[in-house]
Amino acid sequence: MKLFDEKNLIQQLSIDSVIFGYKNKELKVLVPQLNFKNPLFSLPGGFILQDESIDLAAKRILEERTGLTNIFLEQYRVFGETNRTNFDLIDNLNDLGKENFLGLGIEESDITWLKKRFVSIGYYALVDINKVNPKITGFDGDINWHNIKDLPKMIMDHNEMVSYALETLRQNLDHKLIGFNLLPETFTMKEVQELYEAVYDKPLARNNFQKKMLDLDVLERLEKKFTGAANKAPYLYRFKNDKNPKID
Amino acid sequence: MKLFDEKNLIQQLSIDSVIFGYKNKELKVLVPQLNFKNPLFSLPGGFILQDESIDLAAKRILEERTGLTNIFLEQYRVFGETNRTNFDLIDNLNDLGKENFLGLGIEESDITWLKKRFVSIGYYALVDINKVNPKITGFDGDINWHNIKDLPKMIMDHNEMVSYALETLRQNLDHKLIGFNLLPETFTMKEVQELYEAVYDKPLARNNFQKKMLDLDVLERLEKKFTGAANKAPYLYRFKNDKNPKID
DNA sequence: AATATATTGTCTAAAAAATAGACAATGTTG
DNA sequence: CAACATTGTCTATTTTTTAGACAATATATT
Repeated sequence: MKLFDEKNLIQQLSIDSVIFGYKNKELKVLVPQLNFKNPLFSLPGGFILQDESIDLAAKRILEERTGLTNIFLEQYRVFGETNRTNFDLIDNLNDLGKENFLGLGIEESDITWLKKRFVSIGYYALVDINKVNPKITGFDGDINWHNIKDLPKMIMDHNEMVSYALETLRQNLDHKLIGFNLLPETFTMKEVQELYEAVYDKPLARNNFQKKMLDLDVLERLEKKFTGAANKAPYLYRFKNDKNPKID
Repeated sequence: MKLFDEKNLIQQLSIDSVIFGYKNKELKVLVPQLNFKNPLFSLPGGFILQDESIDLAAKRILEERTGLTNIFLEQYRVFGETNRTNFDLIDNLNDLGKENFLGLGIEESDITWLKKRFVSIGYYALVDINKVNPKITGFDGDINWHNIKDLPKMIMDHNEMVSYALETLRQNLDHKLIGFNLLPETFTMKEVQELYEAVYDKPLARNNFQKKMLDLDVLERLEKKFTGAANKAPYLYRFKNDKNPKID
């Protein structure tokens, strides 16, 4: 069976997603690793079916890796330099020897497909990291969360794709209120602030941050959270569901 | 000769550009008209050569219509619904009768090419309308500036593409200082304000607008402009060249 | 049981920015 | 040379942002 059937897929056009998660006060990105002689890192990506919108394709690709539906997902930029080819991947496949990659279910026609130049539509997703159980699919040997400040060198321009995604996230975090997609259902104000600090990579003033958040009128105050710490217990908050932008 | 040679072009991927101009206090868009039995309006667009980056392709397509190099041009969104096909165009070609469109230099293979679903990368451009001499190319029967508030119904989702482009322009006008690309070399403060009012479609306070603009420290004050009107002559200003973003 | 400590929630003062109102300057007309 | 329309700028007011302060409180310590 052909992996890449040009009859069913749009050629030379791909989707790559920067999946953001948040844990331990650090912004993270989900990065699969392709297991060849030299491990290759690559953003989770895929191709677009002929009868599938690009948004649905991005959603499908995301579901394959995270098991999640209902995630915040938005295109942010197209990457279309002429040097965007899968030469890294091909080199490694060739290293395997033809008989071996044929064994993996890869055909000559797949190599031809991959050899072409690709234009890639960049999407970024925001997920509650606790809800994700990363799945290994396709060529993946492994898949892991990496701190955004310590990403491995990835294939092609994927590191640059992350930079642009982060820039977009920073621009949208404030006025589109999308950050709560990175948090669990309930959270303390401090946790929200730490998330913002992780995204912007700079400290924020606690008193004014709290005021600004409450003034937005998007948070619902719940019961207190008793952590056992020797101090006043913080309130838990929930993002008002009806304020949640663009999730379907 | 084939018009659309799949060997040299990326298939099912196109570029469409919203070319903004400004005149008579109105924001305008350059729209070609395809001359068939029923005139069809369509954004200026084209395809991407195999050895050409998407930015260069957009630039080339723009140069073909406007004769301008050195224009502000930026991608803003990808449109990829499954119903994005050239059925309008095909219908009209078929109406011509096969022998006639063969006469136009269009081959059967071109029809096959056009029939497929297309993903389109939207670019928007800002030009000095006085410098543009719109050129008729390809299928165009005519090409004209249309007031953005009074655009004709265009093919596919091109009207929606303009809406998104305008939204992007509005978001970027203020903090990226790109508006001056729509004005001639020199201009009065009132002209800048009228441009801003045209883009945002709302009046702005004169005194505070002037202060804000001058505080930006991007304008150079030149000599006065004596119009012959019975009032104080306004100064001319020039946008400081070294502040101009992203033009090459 | 009283005190100490760390953190939270909120208030107020100060600074900065945005908005609104006012007026002098000036190029032309009558 | 007065009348007029528009421009450039200033000041007052309001709103927003930032910084500083302090009371409330959950637990640990004594």
